[in-house]
Order: sequence, then structure tokens, then C-alpha cells
Amino acid sequence: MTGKVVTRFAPSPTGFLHIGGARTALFSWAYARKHGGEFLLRIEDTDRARSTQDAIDAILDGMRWLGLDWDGEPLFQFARADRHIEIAQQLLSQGNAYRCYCTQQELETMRENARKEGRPPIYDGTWRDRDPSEAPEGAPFAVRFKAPKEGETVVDDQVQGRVVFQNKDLDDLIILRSDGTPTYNLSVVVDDHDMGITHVIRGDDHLTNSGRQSQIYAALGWDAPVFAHVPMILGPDGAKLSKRHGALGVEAYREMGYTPEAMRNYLARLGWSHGDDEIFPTEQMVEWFNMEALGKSPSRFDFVKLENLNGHYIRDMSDDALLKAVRAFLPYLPEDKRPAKPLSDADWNKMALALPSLKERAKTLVQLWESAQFLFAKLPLTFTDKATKLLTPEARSRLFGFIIALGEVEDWSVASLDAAARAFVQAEGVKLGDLAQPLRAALTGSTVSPGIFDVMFALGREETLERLLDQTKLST
RNA sequence: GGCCCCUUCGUCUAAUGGUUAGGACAUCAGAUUUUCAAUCUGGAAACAGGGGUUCAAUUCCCCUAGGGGCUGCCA
Repeated sequence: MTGKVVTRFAPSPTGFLHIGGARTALFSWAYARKHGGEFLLRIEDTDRARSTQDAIDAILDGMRWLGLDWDGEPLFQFARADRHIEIAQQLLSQGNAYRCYCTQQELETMRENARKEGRPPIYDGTWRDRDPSEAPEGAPFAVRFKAPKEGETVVDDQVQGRVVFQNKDLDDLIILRSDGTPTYNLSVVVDDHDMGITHVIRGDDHLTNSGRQSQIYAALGWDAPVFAHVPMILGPDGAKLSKRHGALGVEAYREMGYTPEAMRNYLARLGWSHGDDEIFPTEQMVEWFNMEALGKSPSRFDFVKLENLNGHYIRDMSDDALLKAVRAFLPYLPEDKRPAKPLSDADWNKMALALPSLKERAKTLVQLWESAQFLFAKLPLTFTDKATKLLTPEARSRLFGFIIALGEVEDWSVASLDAAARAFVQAEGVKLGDLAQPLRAALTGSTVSPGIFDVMFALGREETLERLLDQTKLST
């Protein structure tokens, strides 16, 4: 293992960047960064019918959001088709590949029969050793790789260990379609080789492919890269990740208000660990990352834990950074939660003032945004049912009393508001909690609960008193 | 069906041929508090089952069960 480490992430642009892909990308990226190597991006767009520009954009956008920077320009696999065909021709002339004239129909019945008779449904090698002269005139053909029939193929995997395939179980796969275009297993080998990839980190759904690819490397006389197959991510219920749970594009996580830092930390801990460490910055993860500590068993995606982690990161962020994050997040809010018109500078100032108290209570940027809505609410506020219920006659009279007390507070720091409240409740013989609840309801009308004195402080004296008077009047 | 992979608290995981099997999230109970949140303290909670190997197995081996992947002229 001398020389520079080169890893790659090679998604096929047939959909968004899903969470499993994001995690293998993170691992590949971390491995390259740790070893001072390169992390390349290759778009596997050889399936022309299913590849879309939207998917490409979504993947690149997702990678950027997650902060997984790749080296150089992304490489598009289809653009290298000529090179792949050239290698296929080479295999053909070497005798390591042959033309197969079976029709799709024939192959299908072949598989069906095999299944019926309890044989493995693999290609039976009809054209493997047939003389090319027997070929039907002008008929279309696919090119198949001539895989060894005997012995075994070993994949020395960094995660799974030594995996052995009996060669009789691996059939002759198609490397060139009948339309002449190369297929995945050929393109991957050629590209990984040409790009100088030293370590292939990918999902373990590719484990069998690695066996077949190893055979192609061998036929070509090339050294295979080091393989590492990470287990897949399952949904919270242990079933395969479906759209219902987490098989969302990473942009969905952005829209849910998770931060890239938290995502990276969560993903890193899913299937990989460093002792008992749970919360650590990405730089630390890169420094610690190693293949040995990758787990072998599939793991479930746990939104609750991700949320908890996200809360940590939000609380730890500086007010400045958080304000920026909120501003950047606004366009990704769900349509119905987006502000009707752009926020004014004054609005942002209010937000900045309220942030220190709001961030203690928000686990996602969505929650943070929602809990800040009282800052921009128009008067009179509309009470939620819950809030109305809290404004009992007793609560109302206490509020009146407190408003009067507030009028006498000279400076409006959180500390003096606090002191005023203490004095008031002591004199009245009530609990502060009894006052705080209706107070919060009156000031915010919100179901999300900010710290009440911080809210007052953020609103300022005039507005607070105005709202309180308005609300108490309204409900008297 | 065939081949391959996996299996520690509910979840993510740590550790070990001899431990009270550790941590985190979630949960429960307290504390603190200025409501909510945060914080602190404490509790409950796991080695899938069966055989071996061994003085000793959660750890090594085998089998079974359960889960996953592959089995495409998709990637």
C-alpha cells in the first residue's frame, strides 16, 4: 500500500443522493482526506434511459451541502464509452470474452427453466465455446466476459474479511450490450483502473460485483483496488429503507432543518465508531477514521438520535453562525412556513436578540424558525386553544398586576425582568410557573415555548406592554 | 431455490477466552429551575437458540433460526 490514496464516490444519476450513498461518500471522503489522498467523483450514467440531469444536480448539490468536497471535475462515465469498448475488444481478442447471440427471450426462458428445475438461474454458456461461424448471419450479439469455470475467486474485503466465491456460481456477464454500449461491471473496472483508484468503498450490495470485477481485473492483468463493503442502512423498523422512512434525498434532511455538521456526525456514528465517542467535529472524525472500526452489520436509521445530535449542534453554534444558518435555511423551508415577504433588517435584529434563548430549545432549524414567529406576529395575536385555556380569570388578573409591575421596571435586561417577576410572585403569593404560562401564551401565541423573559427582552418594552395589554383586554 | 453477508440493552454501538458486559439516544424516577427547554443524579434495559473446543465462552468452531444482499443486455 504505497503511494497516494485515491478514493471515489460513484453514484448513478437515476435518483437523488440517498442516505446510504451519502454515508459511503462520507467514508470515502474521510479516508482520502485522512491519508492526504484524493477523493474523486464519478457519475455512472451508462444507463442512458434512466440517467437525468436533475439527478446529477441533486447529487452534486447534496454533496456540497454535506461539505464533501471532491477533487477535480466530476467524471462522467458515459463519456468514456469508447475506452470501455476498446477494453472489451481487447478481452475479445485475448479470448477472455465472446459473442453471445442469445435473444432476451431465450435468456428469459433459460432462467425460467433453471428455476423450475431448481438449478441456479445463471447463463448456461450456450455461445461460450461455440464456433463464431455458427453465428446467425447479421444477428445482433452481446459480448460476454468469459469467466473462469473452476476454482474460486477471493475478495479480500477490508470490512467483510475474506469472501470466497465458487467460480461455478458466477456466470459470464455481459460487458457489451447488443447495441454496443458497455455495461456497469466493465465500465467500473476500466474507470477505477484508469483513475488510479486505490480504495473502493461502497455498499455491500456490490459485494458479488466485486467478485466478478476481480475476475475482470485478473483477465486484464491489472491490480484490483482494495475493497471495503459497508453494510446498508435500514429504516427505523429494520425493514429495507423505503420512501416512508429514510430513503429520502439528502435535500429532504436539509429541509427538515438538520445541519450538515450534525448529519456528518450522525452518519459517521452509523456503522463506524471510535470507542465511546459520540459527538465530535468532522475534522476529528477524519483524523480517527479507519476501516477496521467499520461495523459489519446493517444499522437502522434513527431520526430521534439525529434530532438530539442536531440540537447539540444548534446549541453549540455561535449566535452569529446560527443567524447565518437560519438565513441560508429560509429558502428550504416548506412552502407554507416560508415568510410571505422578505424579512427586514429590523426583523433580523429581533431575531438576533432572541436567538440565544431560542436556540436552547430548538432541535432543528425548522423548530427554531417556528419558535421565533412571535417576533413577527401581527397584533392582535390569535390564541391557540391551548393558550386560551390558560387565560383563566385568575391568570388574567395576575397578568394585569404583572403588567403594572412591569411598567415600573426601569431597565429591561433579562436579569431585571427576572427580578421584577420574583418580586411580583412573592408579593402575590403565586408560583412563577402560574404566571409564566399565560404570559408566554399571551406574548407568543405559539405552541413552541421560548423562555419568557428572553422573549420580553427581545420584544422590547413598548411592544411587550402593548401586546400584553392588547391580549388581556381581548380576553377579558 | 442457489450463492454471499450479518446477529451485544427498544435503537446506535464499546469491550473481553475469566468484567457487576461500558457509553450514547430513547424511556422511567428524582434534583435544580423562571414555565418550556437545557442541565445534574439515579433506575430499568442486551450477548438470537442449540451443540462443541476449553479449567473457563458473549468472545473460537459447527448447526439452526431470523435479517439483508446478489442472482438483469440496472447501477
